[in-house]
Amino acid sequence: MVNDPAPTEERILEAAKKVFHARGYAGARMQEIADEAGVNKALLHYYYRNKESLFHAVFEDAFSKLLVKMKEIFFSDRPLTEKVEQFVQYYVTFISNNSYLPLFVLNSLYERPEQFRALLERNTLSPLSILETIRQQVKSELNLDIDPLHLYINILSLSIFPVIAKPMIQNIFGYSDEHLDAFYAERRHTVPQFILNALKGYGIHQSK
Amino acid sequence: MVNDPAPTEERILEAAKKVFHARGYAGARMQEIADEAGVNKALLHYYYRNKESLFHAVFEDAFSKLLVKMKEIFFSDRPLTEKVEQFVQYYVTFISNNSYLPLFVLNSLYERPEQFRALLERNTLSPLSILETIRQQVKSELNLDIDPLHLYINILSLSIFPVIAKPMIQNIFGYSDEHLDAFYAERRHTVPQFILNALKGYGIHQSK
DNA sequence: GTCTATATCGGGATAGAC
DNA sequence: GTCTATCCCGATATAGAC
Repeated sequence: MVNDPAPTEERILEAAKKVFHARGYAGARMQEIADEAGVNKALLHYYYRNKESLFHAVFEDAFSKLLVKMKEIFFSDRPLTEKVEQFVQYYVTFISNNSYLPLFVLNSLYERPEQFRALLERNTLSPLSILETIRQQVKSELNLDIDPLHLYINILSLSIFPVIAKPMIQNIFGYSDEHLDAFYAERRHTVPQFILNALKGYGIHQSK
Repeated sequence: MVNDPAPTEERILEAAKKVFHARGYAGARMQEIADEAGVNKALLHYYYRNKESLFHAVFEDAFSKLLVKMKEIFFSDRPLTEKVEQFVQYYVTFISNNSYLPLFVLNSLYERPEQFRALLERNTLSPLSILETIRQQVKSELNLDIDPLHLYINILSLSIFPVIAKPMIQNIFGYSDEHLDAFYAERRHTVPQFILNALKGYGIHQSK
């Protein structure tokens, strides 16, 4: 049934996501996670051995959420220009609805890279081959003098950074949440336009 | 003299920067800061009342470092295209040499926005007027159909994100530190080229 | 101004009853 | 599986000698 109350283990994981995403590893409190899940602290240790392994589950979930759609889009058989449009539209929306995810992942990788070697190695092949896919399409479809790695990182930057910089933009420009959401909605088309315009520029003018 | 041993208060602040930048507020330990500064824990409280106010000093320093050069460049009387080039070149270099700064500032704003209201208000005017400067130059020099806020955020995204994503890029592509540094060095010219190419594209093709 | 010693508290983890 | 009670360490902060 749709409305089964979530089983305890799952409720704990959901609560842990919320708290870890908002506070990071060191800032998160097992007590707060327990309260959020509506259970006792001891239960967290029953299901997840300790804070570290609970965190690990949360990170794995976040990281794969960020990767899975990226792969799906870039491994489709659309032309590169369509992929760019699709990717930006999907990612800006998804991330602004889950605005803690990317910063959480970045911080985790800074603070505990060793922790995730195994996980990353399991996933390593795909981003590399995303890059290879882009390389081929740049050559075959566009025939432009642009480094595919720079292009790839540019696409990610333009999609992700404005969302993780949300509190900064909000504070500096005094934007309300609604303002910001409208801004992100605009970006779903201004960013692909910006990128495709740039690509056009490479066609006309070779790199110096 | 150049080689005066730094006075205690300053040594503490420097140590605090190092530790807070690397570990964030919750992850930082007063003991580690004391060790790093070569003094006793109690001295931290003598100079800075508590952890919170020490952190505040560190944040203020980081935040202003990120703003001051931005203002300097955007308030000069160069043409916009030159400003873009100057800004990217300066910022990519500066940030990759101080790679903890931007993430530290972003995290601080997420975790404790109320903490910095006053500080932000003191600085608020400038980024707004940076935006106004860009708006005028887009109109008078380029006469393009591009929203200056989007352009501004794009410039920041392309300059800052690749640096804060360093551990992710490094893990995913297996890049060494030297590899990455070379990549950032390339970006000092590929990014301005990308942006200027995009601007050229707006001239040719009106927004749909 | 700088140190040692200590108070105090909070948080992760475990024992054990139900 | 879930709870209460408790252990125990580590961390901020302060007292007070030098």
